[in-house]
Amino acid sequence: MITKLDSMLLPRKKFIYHYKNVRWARGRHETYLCFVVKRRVGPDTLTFDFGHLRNRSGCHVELLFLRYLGALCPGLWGYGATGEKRISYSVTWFCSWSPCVNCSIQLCQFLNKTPNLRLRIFVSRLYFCDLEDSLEREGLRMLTKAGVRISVMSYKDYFYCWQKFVDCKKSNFKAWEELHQNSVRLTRKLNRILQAWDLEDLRDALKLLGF
DNA sequence: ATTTTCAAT
Repeated sequence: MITKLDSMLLPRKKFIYHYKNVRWARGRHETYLCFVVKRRVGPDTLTFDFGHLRNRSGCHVELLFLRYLGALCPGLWGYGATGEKRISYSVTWFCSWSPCVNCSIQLCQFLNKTPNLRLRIFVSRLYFCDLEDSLEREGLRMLTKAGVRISVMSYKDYFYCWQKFVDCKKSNFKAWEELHQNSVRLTRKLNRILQAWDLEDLRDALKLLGF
């Protein structure tokens, strides 16, 4: 089943509809995740697999991805008893929404147990991040602390996804209006979220400086 | 000016 998913390319309309970084993304009751799995061999990385997933019946797409990860990354967990060496992987994913707080927590826990997996996340839009004290914001900070680099997708990322994951029939990616402005706005917003001082950290820093 | 968000029906 997973191989079928992998070999399928996203229809153009679907990609545009779900990845459009518009301010008010009305009615998109689905989330898509395009991924590239790379195997790390010494200093080199080799593309191992790629494809896309969609959320299913009450399961957010990030957790669905974790479910498939064992199949996508053979040897990720190694065979401790026989002393077999674990294989290192790098995963980059491009998701139409940023993760909810629950997914962020589960991802952090998963990555903690899997130091030989590196994760890089690109998102098209920020999910429930409007309120200053939203848990989703905190989740993104947690992921960053867990070593995950999170970025908002820019033109070059959409362009890359179009070539890699979309059934584009060699047609060039055409940016929608405001792609750039929206990407810049969301990047600023994400930076503000990730740079937010933790109150405890701030107290520690002030104490250290003698205040 | 205001609008939405990994549905539920």
